[in-house]
Amino acid sequence: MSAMVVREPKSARTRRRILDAAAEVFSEQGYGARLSDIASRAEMKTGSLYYHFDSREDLVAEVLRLGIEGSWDQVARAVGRLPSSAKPLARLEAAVRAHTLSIVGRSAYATAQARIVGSLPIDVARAHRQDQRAYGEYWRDLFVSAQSAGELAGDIDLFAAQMLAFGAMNWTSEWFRPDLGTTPEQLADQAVRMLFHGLSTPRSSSSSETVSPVVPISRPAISTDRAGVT
Amino acid sequence: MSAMVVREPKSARTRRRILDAAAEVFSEQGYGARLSDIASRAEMKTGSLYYHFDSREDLVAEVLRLGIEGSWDQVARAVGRLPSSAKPLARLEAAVRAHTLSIVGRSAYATAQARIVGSLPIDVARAHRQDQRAYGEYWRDLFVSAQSAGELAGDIDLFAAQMLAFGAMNWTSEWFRPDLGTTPEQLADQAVRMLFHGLSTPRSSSSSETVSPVVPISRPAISTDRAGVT
DNA sequence: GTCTATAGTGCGATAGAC
DNA sequence: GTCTATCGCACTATAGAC
Repeated sequence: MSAMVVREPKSARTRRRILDAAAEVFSEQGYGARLSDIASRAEMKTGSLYYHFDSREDLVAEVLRLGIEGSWDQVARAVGRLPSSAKPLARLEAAVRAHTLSIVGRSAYATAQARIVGSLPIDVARAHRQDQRAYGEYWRDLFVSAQSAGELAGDIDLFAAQMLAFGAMNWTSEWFRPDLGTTPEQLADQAVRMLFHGLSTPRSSSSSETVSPVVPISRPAISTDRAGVT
Repeated sequence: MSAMVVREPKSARTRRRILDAAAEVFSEQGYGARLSDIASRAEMKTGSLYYHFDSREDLVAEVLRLGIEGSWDQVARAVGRLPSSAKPLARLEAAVRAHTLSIVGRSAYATAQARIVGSLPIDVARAHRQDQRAYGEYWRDLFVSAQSAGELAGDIDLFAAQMLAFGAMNWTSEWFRPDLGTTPEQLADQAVRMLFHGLSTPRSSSSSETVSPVVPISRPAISTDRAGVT
Protein backbone atom coordinates (compact mmCIF):
# COMPACT_ATOMS: atom_id res chain seq x y z
CA MET A 1 0.00 0.00 0.00
CA SER A 2 1.02 3.53 -0.64
CA ALA A 3 2.49 5.84 1.94
CA MET A 4 -0.49 8.07 1.61
CA VAL A 5 -3.41 7.05 3.69
CA VAL A 6 -6.52 6.86 1.61
CA ARG A 7 -9.21 8.91 3.24
CA GLU A 8 -12.32 10.18 1.66
CA PRO A 9 -11.86 10.92 -2.01
CA LYS A 10 -11.88 14.64 -2.64
CA SER A 11 -15.17 14.52 -4.49
CA ALA A 12 -16.82 12.96 -1.47
CA ARG A 13 -15.52 15.74 0.71
CA THR A 14 -16.86 18.37 -1.66
CA ARG A 15 -20.16 16.61 -1.71
CA ARG A 16 -20.22 16.72 2.05
CA ARG A 17 -19.35 20.40 2.02
CA ILE A 18 -22.33 21.07 -0.22
CA LEU A 19 -24.58 19.04 2.04
CA ASP A 20 -23.36 20.91 5.10
CA ALA A 21 -24.06 24.20 3.38
CA ALA A 22 -27.50 23.02 2.30
CA ALA A 23 -28.38 21.86 5.80
CA GLU A 24 -27.41 25.23 7.24
CA VAL A 25 -29.25 27.22 4.61
CA PHE A 26 -32.39 25.11 4.84
CA SER A 27 -32.37 25.31 8.61
CA GLU A 28 -32.19 29.09 8.37
CA GLN A 29 -34.46 29.83 5.44
CA GLY A 30 -36.72 26.84 5.17
CA TYR A 31 -37.57 24.89 2.07
CA GLY A 32 -37.75 27.96 -0.14
CA ALA A 33 -34.01 28.51 -0.02
CA ARG A 34 -32.38 28.84 -3.40
CA LEU A 35 -29.58 26.79 -4.85
CA SER A 36 -27.55 29.94 -5.31
CA ASP A 37 -27.57 30.51 -1.53
CA ILE A 38 -26.41 26.99 -0.94
CA ALA A 39 -23.73 27.25 -3.59
CA SER A 40 -22.30 30.48 -2.24
CA ARG A 41 -22.28 29.06 1.29
CA ALA A 42 -20.31 26.12 -0.09
CA GLU A 43 -18.06 28.57 -1.93
CA MET A 44 -19.00 27.47 -5.39
CA LYS A 45 -21.08 28.60 -8.31
CA THR A 46 -24.60 27.30 -8.68
CA GLY A 47 -23.93 25.29 -11.80
CA SER A 48 -21.15 23.37 -10.13
CA LEU A 49 -23.59 21.75 -7.75
CA TYR A 50 -24.82 19.64 -10.62
CA TYR A 51 -21.58 17.77 -10.85
CA HIS A 52 -22.42 16.31 -7.42
CA PHE A 53 -26.21 16.16 -7.48
CA ASP A 54 -28.64 15.49 -10.27
CA SER A 55 -31.23 17.96 -9.09
CA ARG A 56 -32.40 20.19 -6.29
CA GLU A 57 -34.72 17.45 -5.14
CA ASP A 58 -31.84 15.02 -4.88
CA LEU A 59 -29.96 17.42 -2.67
CA VAL A 60 -33.01 18.03 -0.52
CA ALA A 61 -33.65 14.31 -0.20
CA GLU A 62 -30.13 13.68 1.00
CA VAL A 63 -30.32 16.44 3.60
CA LEU A 64 -33.59 15.00 4.86
CA ARG A 65 -32.13 11.53 5.07
CA LEU A 66 -29.07 12.69 6.96
CA GLY A 67 -31.30 14.72 9.25
CA ILE A 68 -33.28 11.71 10.36
CA GLU A 69 -30.15 9.62 10.49
CA GLY A 70 -28.47 12.16 12.74
CA SER A 71 -31.35 12.41 15.16
CA TRP A 72 -31.83 8.68 15.17
CA ASP A 73 -28.16 8.13 15.85
CA GLN A 74 -28.12 10.49 18.80
CA VAL A 75 -31.32 9.04 20.18
CA ALA A 76 -30.12 5.47 19.83
CA ARG A 77 -26.83 6.31 21.52
CA ALA A 78 -28.57 8.02 24.41
CA VAL A 79 -30.91 5.10 24.88
CA GLY A 80 -28.06 2.63 24.57
CA ARG A 81 -26.11 4.48 27.21
CA LEU A 82 -28.69 3.60 29.82
CA PRO A 83 -28.11 0.58 32.01
CA SER A 84 -29.89 -2.47 30.77
CA SER A 85 -32.01 -2.35 33.88
CA ALA A 86 -33.51 0.95 32.77
CA LYS A 87 -37.27 0.84 32.56
CA PRO A 88 -39.08 1.57 29.31
CA LEU A 89 -40.24 4.99 30.44
CA ALA A 90 -36.69 5.99 31.26
CA ARG A 91 -35.65 4.93 27.78
CA LEU A 92 -38.46 6.95 26.25
CA GLU A 93 -37.46 9.97 28.29
CA ALA A 94 -33.87 9.63 27.15
CA ALA A 95 -35.11 9.46 23.59
CA VAL A 96 -37.14 12.65 23.92
CA ARG A 97 -34.23 14.40 25.51
CA ALA A 98 -31.83 13.31 22.79
CA HIS A 99 -34.16 14.08 19.90
CA THR A 100 -34.84 17.55 21.25
CA LEU A 101 -31.15 18.16 21.70
CA SER A 102 -30.44 16.96 18.19
CA ILE A 103 -32.69 19.72 16.91
CA VAL A 104 -31.85 22.66 19.12
CA GLY A 105 -28.24 22.04 19.80
CA ARG A 106 -26.33 19.85 17.55
CA SER A 107 -26.85 19.11 13.93
CA ALA A 108 -27.87 21.47 11.15
CA TYR A 109 -29.21 18.40 9.36
CA ALA A 110 -31.63 17.53 12.14
CA THR A 111 -32.72 21.15 12.39
CA ALA A 112 -33.21 21.38 8.65
CA GLN A 113 -35.20 18.17 8.54
CA ALA A 114 -37.50 19.29 11.33
CA ARG A 115 -37.94 22.69 9.75
CA ILE A 116 -38.69 21.74 6.17
CA VAL A 117 -40.43 18.38 6.51
CA GLY A 118 -43.74 20.16 6.83
CA SER A 119 -43.40 22.15 3.64
CA LEU A 120 -42.36 19.52 1.15
CA PRO A 121 -44.11 19.13 -2.20
CA ILE A 122 -45.81 15.78 -2.34
CA ASP A 123 -43.29 13.97 -4.52
CA VAL A 124 -40.36 14.90 -2.30
CA ALA A 125 -42.43 14.03 0.74
CA ARG A 126 -43.21 10.63 -0.67
CA ALA A 127 -39.57 9.89 -1.33
CA HIS A 128 -38.84 10.75 2.29
CA ARG A 129 -41.65 8.61 3.68
CA GLN A 130 -39.53 5.47 4.02
CA ASP A 131 -37.05 7.05 6.38
CA GLN A 132 -39.78 8.70 8.37
CA ARG A 133 -41.56 5.43 8.74
CA ALA A 134 -38.50 3.59 9.94
CA TYR A 135 -37.70 6.23 12.53
CA GLY A 136 -41.34 6.39 13.52
CA GLU A 137 -41.44 2.66 14.08
CA TYR A 138 -38.41 2.90 16.33
CA TRP A 139 -40.24 5.46 18.42
CA ARG A 140 -43.43 3.48 18.38
CA ASP A 141 -41.62 0.55 19.93
CA LEU A 142 -40.44 2.79 22.74
CA PHE A 143 -43.99 4.00 23.34
CA VAL A 144 -45.51 0.54 23.16
CA SER A 145 -42.96 -0.88 25.57
CA ALA A 146 -43.62 1.86 28.09
CA GLN A 147 -47.34 1.38 27.86
CA SER A 148 -47.08 -2.38 28.11
CA ALA A 149 -44.98 -1.97 31.23
CA GLY A 150 -47.72 0.14 32.72
CA GLU A 151 -45.59 3.26 32.79
CA LEU A 152 -47.75 5.05 30.26
CA ALA A 153 -51.46 5.22 30.89
CA GLY A 154 -53.30 2.38 29.22
CA ASP A 155 -55.97 4.49 27.63
CA ILE A 156 -53.89 6.90 25.63
CA ASP A 157 -53.69 6.78 21.86
CA LEU A 158 -50.03 6.07 21.31
CA PHE A 159 -50.01 7.36 17.77
CA ALA A 160 -51.53 10.68 18.74
CA ALA A 161 -49.16 10.92 21.67
CA GLN A 162 -46.18 10.28 19.43
CA MET A 163 -47.27 12.88 16.90
CA LEU A 164 -48.00 15.47 19.57
CA ALA A 165 -44.55 14.81 20.99
CA PHE A 166 -42.88 15.20 17.61
CA GLY A 167 -44.75 18.42 17.07
CA ALA A 168 -43.53 19.86 20.33
CA MET A 169 -39.96 18.73 19.70
CA ASN A 170 -39.67 19.61 16.02
CA TRP A 171 -41.26 23.03 16.40
CA THR A 172 -38.33 24.03 18.60
CA SER A 173 -36.40 24.46 15.35
CA GLU A 174 -38.60 27.49 14.66
CA TRP A 175 -38.31 29.40 17.88
CA PHE A 176 -35.45 28.24 20.06
CA ARG A 177 -32.50 30.57 20.29
CA PRO A 178 -29.74 29.73 22.77
CA ASP A 179 -29.33 33.41 23.59
CA LEU A 180 -32.67 33.61 25.36
CA GLY A 181 -31.39 32.31 28.66
CA THR A 182 -32.57 28.74 28.40
CA THR A 183 -29.99 26.15 27.50
CA PRO A 184 -30.69 23.28 25.12
CA GLU A 185 -30.39 20.89 28.06
CA GLN A 186 -32.92 22.81 30.11
CA LEU A 187 -35.30 22.86 27.19
CA ALA A 188 -34.88 19.14 26.61
CA ASP A 189 -35.53 18.47 30.28
CA GLN A 190 -38.64 20.57 30.20
CA ALA A 191 -39.91 18.74 27.14
CA VAL A 192 -39.47 15.44 28.97
CA ARG A 193 -41.22 16.78 31.98
CA MET A 194 -44.13 18.24 30.08
CA LEU A 195 -44.74 15.25 27.86
CA PHE A 196 -44.60 12.59 30.52
CA HIS A 197 -45.33 14.28 33.79
CA GLY A 198 -47.28 17.36 32.77
CA LEU A 199 -46.86 21.00 33.53
CA SER A 200 -49.33 21.12 36.38
CA THR A 201 -48.44 20.69 39.99
CA PRO A 202 -49.24 17.23 41.31
CA ARG A 203 -52.09 18.44 43.51
CA SER A 204 -53.74 20.09 40.52
CA SER A 205 -53.55 17.03 38.38
CA SER A 206 -56.64 15.04 39.04
CA SER A 207 -57.99 15.78 42.46
CA SER A 208 -60.41 18.37 43.69
CA GLU A 209 -58.55 19.56 46.75
CA THR A 210 -57.86 23.17 47.31
CA VAL A 211 -54.77 24.46 45.70
CA SER A 212 -52.19 26.38 47.61
CA PRO A 213 -49.78 28.53 45.70
CA VAL A 214 -46.37 26.98 45.31
CA VAL A 215 -43.49 29.25 44.48
CA PRO A 216 -45.47 31.68 42.42
CA ILE A 217 -43.16 33.48 40.05
CA SER A 218 -44.69 36.82 39.36
CA ARG A 219 -42.10 38.19 37.01
CA PRO A 220 -40.47 35.45 34.96
CA ALA A 221 -37.00 36.24 33.80
CA ILE A 222 -37.58 37.06 30.19
CA SER A 223 -35.40 39.60 28.53
CA THR A 224 -36.61 40.26 25.03
CA ASP A 225 -40.14 40.17 23.73
CA ARG A 226 -40.28 36.45 23.52
CA ALA A 227 -43.99 36.23 24.03
CA GLY A 228 -44.81 36.93 20.42
CA VAL A 229 -44.37 33.75 18.48
CA THR A 230 -47.19 31.31 18.36
CA MET B 1 -84.60 52.57 3.39
CA SER B 2 -84.98 50.49 0.31
CA ALA B 3 -86.90 47.24 0.17
CA MET B 4 -83.71 45.44 -0.54
CA VAL B 5 -81.67 44.66 2.51
CA VAL B 6 -78.11 45.73 2.05
CA ARG B 7 -75.82 42.86 2.88
CA GLU B 8 -72.27 42.46 1.93
CA PRO B 9 -71.44 44.12 -1.36
CA LYS B 10 -70.82 41.57 -4.03
CA SER B 11 -67.14 42.39 -4.28
CA ALA B 12 -66.73 41.59 -0.60
CA ARG B 13 -68.35 38.23 -1.11
CA THR B 14 -66.05 37.44 -3.99
CA ARG B 15 -63.11 38.47 -1.91
CA ARG B 16 -64.28 36.11 0.80
CA ARG B 17 -64.68 33.33 -1.74
CA ILE B 18 -61.09 33.79 -2.81
CA LEU B 19 -59.91 33.78 0.78
CA ASP B 20 -61.86 30.61 1.50
CA ALA B 21 -60.28 28.96 -1.51
CA ALA B 22 -56.83 30.13 -0.47
CA ALA B 23 -57.26 28.84 3.07
CA GLU B 24 -58.29 25.43 1.77
CA VAL B 25 -55.50 25.22 -0.76
CA PHE B 26 -52.84 26.37 1.69
CA SER B 27 -54.05 23.95 4.31
CA GLU B 28 -53.77 21.12 1.81
CA GLN B 29 -50.59 22.02 -0.05
CA GLY B 30 -48.68 24.27 2.28
CA TYR B 31 -47.08 27.58 1.48
CA GLY B 32 -45.88 26.45 -1.94
CA ALA B 33 -49.38 26.41 -3.39
CA ARG B 34 -49.77 28.39 -6.59
CA LEU B 35 -52.14 31.21 -7.30
CA SER B 36 -53.54 29.22 -10.20
CA ASP B 37 -54.68 26.51 -7.78
CA ILE B 38 -56.36 29.08 -5.60
CA ALA B 39 -57.98 30.78 -8.55
CA SER B 40 -59.42 27.58 -9.97
CA ARG B 41 -60.73 26.59 -6.54
CA ALA B 42 -62.46 29.97 -6.44
CA GLU B 43 -63.72 29.41 -9.97
CA MET B 44 -61.83 32.27 -11.52
CA LYS B 45 -58.79 32.86 -13.67
CA THR B 46 -55.51 33.71 -12.05
CA GLY B 47 -55.35 37.26 -13.29
CA SER B 48 -58.73 38.09 -11.81
CA LEU B 49 -57.36 37.65 -8.32
CA TYR B 50 -55.48 40.89 -8.74
CA TYR B 51 -58.66 42.88 -8.81
CA HIS B 52 -59.15 41.89 -5.17
CA PHE B 53 -55.59 41.57 -3.91
CA ASP B 54 -52.46 43.49 -4.76
CA SER B 55 -50.14 40.52 -4.56
CA ARG B 56 -49.76 36.94 -3.49
CA GLU B 57 -48.22 38.14 -0.25
CA ASP B 58 -51.27 40.26 0.48
CA LEU B 59 -53.50 37.26 0.04
CA VAL B 60 -51.27 35.13 2.24
CA ALA B 61 -51.16 37.80 4.91
CA GLU B 62 -54.93 38.00 5.05
CA VAL B 63 -55.29 34.22 5.34
CA LEU B 64 -52.78 34.22 8.17
CA ARG B 65 -54.59 37.01 9.95
CA LEU B 66 -57.94 35.30 9.65
CA GLY B 67 -56.36 32.05 10.81
CA ILE B 68 -55.18 33.53 14.07
CA GLU B 69 -58.40 35.46 14.44
CA GLY B 70 -60.40 32.28 14.01
CA SER B 71 -58.42 30.30 16.55
CA TRP B 72 -58.40 33.18 18.97
CA ASP B 73 -62.12 33.60 18.64
CA GLN B 74 -62.82 29.95 19.35
CA VAL B 75 -60.39 29.92 22.25
CA ALA B 76 -61.82 33.06 23.79
CA ARG B 77 -65.36 31.73 23.47
CA ALA B 78 -64.43 28.44 25.10
CA VAL B 79 -62.69 30.18 27.96
CA GLY B 80 -65.56 32.62 28.33
CA ARG B 81 -68.02 29.78 28.52
CA LEU B 82 -66.49 28.60 31.76
CA PRO B 83 -68.06 29.71 35.03
CA SER B 84 -66.34 32.67 36.53
CA SER B 85 -65.30 30.44 39.39
CA ALA B 86 -63.15 28.34 37.06
CA LYS B 87 -59.56 28.16 38.14
CA PRO B 88 -56.76 29.37 35.89
CA LEU B 89 -55.65 25.86 35.01
CA ALA B 90 -59.14 24.97 33.87
CA ARG B 91 -59.14 28.04 31.67
CA LEU B 92 -55.79 27.06 30.20
CA GLU B 93 -57.04 23.57 29.54
CA ALA B 94 -60.11 24.91 27.80
CA ALA B 95 -57.84 27.08 25.68
CA VAL B 96 -55.68 24.14 24.62
CA ARG B 97 -58.73 22.13 23.80
CA ALA B 98 -60.26 24.90 21.72
CA HIS B 99 -57.08 25.80 19.88
CA THR B 100 -56.47 22.18 18.96
CA LEU B 101 -60.04 21.82 17.76
CA SER B 102 -59.74 24.98 15.71
CA ILE B 103 -56.90 23.35 13.81
CA VAL B 104 -58.07 19.79 13.36
CA GLY B 105 -61.75 20.26 13.10
CA ARG B 106 -63.15 23.56 12.23
CA SER B 107 -61.60 26.30 10.18
CA ALA B 108 -59.52 26.01 7.05
CA TYR B 109 -57.98 29.35 8.01
CA ALA B 110 -56.70 28.09 11.33
CA THR B 111 -55.37 24.96 9.69
CA ALA B 112 -53.68 26.95 6.97
CA GLN B 113 -52.11 29.33 9.45
CA ALA B 114 -50.72 26.52 11.56
CA ARG B 115 -49.45 24.71 8.51
CA ILE B 116 -47.68 27.51 6.69
CA VAL B 117 -46.54 29.77 9.51
CA GLY B 118 -43.32 27.77 9.76
CA SER B 119 -42.42 28.15 6.10
CA LEU B 120 -42.84 31.85 5.54
CA PRO B 121 -40.16 33.95 3.90
CA ILE B 122 -38.89 36.50 6.37
CA ASP B 123 -40.73 39.52 5.05
CA VAL B 124 -44.10 37.80 5.16
CA ALA B 125 -43.24 36.42 8.57
CA ARG B 126 -42.41 39.86 9.83
CA ALA B 127 -45.70 41.29 8.62
CA HIS B 128 -47.46 38.51 10.51
CA ARG B 129 -45.50 39.08 13.72
CA GLN B 130 -47.96 41.58 15.19
CA ASP B 131 -50.88 39.18 15.18
CA GLN B 132 -48.75 36.38 16.51
CA ARG B 133 -47.55 38.56 19.31
CA ALA B 134 -51.02 39.62 20.34
CA TYR B 135 -52.31 36.06 20.38
CA GLY B 136 -49.17 34.92 22.14
CA GLU B 137 -49.66 37.52 24.86
CA TYR B 138 -53.19 36.29 25.39
CA TRP B 139 -51.83 32.81 25.95
CA ARG B 140 -49.02 34.03 28.11
CA ASP B 141 -51.55 35.60 30.47
CA LEU B 142 -53.29 32.26 30.77
CA PHE B 143 -50.01 30.56 31.59
CA VAL B 144 -48.89 33.22 34.04
CA SER B 145 -52.20 33.14 35.87
CA ALA B 146 -52.07 29.39 36.24
CA GLN B 147 -48.54 29.50 37.53
CA SER B 148 -49.28 32.32 39.94
CA ALA B 149 -52.19 30.33 41.30
CA GLY B 150 -49.84 27.46 41.96
CA GLU B 151 -51.51 25.20 39.46
CA LEU B 152 -48.49 25.09 37.19
CA ALA B 153 -45.16 24.17 38.70
CA GLY B 154 -43.23 27.22 39.79
CA ASP B 155 -39.97 26.23 38.21
CA ILE B 156 -41.04 25.79 34.61
CA ASP B 157 -40.06 28.20 31.87
CA LEU B 158 -43.42 29.49 30.75
CA PHE B 159 -42.18 30.65 27.39
CA ALA B 160 -40.70 27.27 26.56
CA ALA B 161 -43.84 25.56 27.81
CA GLN B 162 -46.01 27.75 25.63
CA MET B 163 -43.89 27.14 22.55
CA LEU B 164 -43.77 23.38 23.14
CA ALA B 165 -47.53 23.42 23.50
CA PHE B 166 -48.01 25.36 20.28
CA GLY B 167 -45.72 22.96 18.50
CA ALA B 168 -47.74 19.98 19.62
CA MET B 169 -51.02 21.63 18.72
CA ASN B 170 -50.05 23.22 15.42
CA TRP B 171 -48.29 20.15 14.10
CA THR B 172 -51.62 18.34 14.18
CA SER B 173 -52.36 20.20 10.95
CA GLU B 174 -49.74 18.01 9.29
CA TRP B 175 -50.83 14.59 10.38
CA PHE B 176 -54.33 14.48 11.76
CA ARG B 177 -56.93 12.85 9.60
CA PRO B 178 -60.39 12.29 11.07
CA ASP B 179 -60.63 8.94 9.27
CA LEU B 180 -58.02 7.32 11.48
CA GLY B 181 -60.38 6.46 14.28
CA THR B 182 -59.60 9.30 16.63
CA THR B 183 -62.05 12.17 16.75
CA PRO B 184 -60.96 15.79 16.99
CA GLU B 185 -62.44 15.90 20.48
CA GLN B 186 -60.47 12.86 21.62
CA LEU B 187 -57.30 14.34 20.20
CA ALA B 188 -57.93 17.66 21.92
CA ASP B 189 -58.54 15.89 25.21
CA GLN B 190 -55.37 13.94 24.83
CA ALA B 191 -53.41 17.10 24.12
CA VAL B 192 -54.75 18.63 27.33
CA ARG B 193 -53.91 15.54 29.25
CA MET B 194 -50.40 15.24 27.90
CA LEU B 195 -49.46 18.87 28.28
CA PHE B 196 -50.72 19.36 31.80
CA HIS B 197 -50.87 15.96 33.39
CA GLY B 198 -48.38 13.96 31.38
CA LEU B 199 -48.59 10.67 29.58
CA SER B 200 -47.14 8.57 32.35
CA THR B 201 -49.15 6.80 34.98
CA PRO B 202 -49.15 8.62 38.33
CA ARG B 203 -46.99 6.04 40.05
CA SER B 204 -44.34 6.37 37.36
CA SER B 205 -44.16 10.09 37.60
CA SER B 206 -41.53 10.91 40.11
CA SER B 207 -41.10 8.12 42.59
CA SER B 208 -38.91 5.09 42.61
CA GLU B 209 -41.48 2.55 43.65
CA THR B 210 -42.00 -0.59 41.70
CA VAL B 211 -44.34 -0.25 38.80
CA SER B 212 -47.15 -2.65 38.29
CA PRO B 213 -48.64 -2.91 34.82
CA VAL B 214 -51.92 -1.11 34.46
CA VAL B 215 -54.17 -2.09 31.59
CA PRO B 216 -51.39 -2.96 29.20
CA ILE B 217 -52.66 -2.71 25.67
CA SER B 218 -50.63 -5.10 23.60
CA ARG B 219 -52.18 -4.45 20.23
CA PRO B 220 -53.37 -0.88 19.89
CA ALA B 221 -56.21 -0.42 17.48
CA ILE B 222 -54.51 1.11 14.51
CA SER B 223 -55.81 0.39 11.07
CA THR B 224 -53.52 1.88 8.49
CA ASP B 225 -49.78 2.35 8.66
CA ARG B 226 -49.98 5.39 10.83
CA ALA B 227 -46.64 4.84 12.47
CA GLY B 228 -44.67 6.37 9.68
CA VAL B 229 -44.84 10.10 10.05
CA THR B 230 -42.41 11.77 12.34
C1' DG C 1 -14.27 19.59 -10.99
C1' DT C 2 -15.41 24.22 -11.44
C1' DC C 3 -16.27 27.92 -14.26
C1' DT C 4 -19.21 31.11 -17.58
C1' DA C 5 -22.99 31.46 -20.28
C1' DT C 6 -27.38 30.47 -21.48
C1' DA C 7 -31.37 27.67 -22.39
C1' DG C 8 -35.80 26.38 -20.41
C1' DT C 9 -39.71 27.09 -17.57
C1' DG C 10 -43.08 28.12 -14.35
C1' DC C 11 -45.27 31.57 -12.06
C1' DG C 12 -46.36 36.20 -10.29
C1' DA C 13 -47.94 40.27 -12.10
C1' DT C 14 -49.80 43.73 -15.63
C1' DA C 15 -52.50 45.57 -19.75
C1' DG C 16 -56.39 46.13 -22.11
C1' DA C 17 -60.69 44.16 -24.29
C1' DC C 18 -65.23 43.16 -22.98
C1' DG D 1 -65.21 42.44 -12.39
C1' DT D 2 -63.49 38.91 -15.14
C1' DC D 3 -61.38 37.56 -19.14
C1' DT D 4 -57.21 36.66 -22.52
C1' DA D 5 -52.72 37.57 -23.53
C1' DT D 6 -48.31 38.47 -22.37
C1' DC D 7 -44.46 40.43 -19.97
C1' DG D 8 -40.65 39.81 -16.87
C1' DC D 9 -38.22 37.68 -13.57
C1' DA D 10 -36.08 34.28 -10.81
C1' DC D 11 -34.42 30.07 -10.52
C1' DT D 12 -33.42 25.28 -12.04
C1' DA D 13 -30.82 22.92 -15.16
C1' DT D 14 -27.57 22.16 -19.20
C1' DA D 15 -23.54 22.96 -22.46
C1' DG D 16 -19.08 23.53 -23.21
C1' DA D 17 -14.56 25.97 -22.22
C1' DC D 18 -10.82 25.53 -19.18
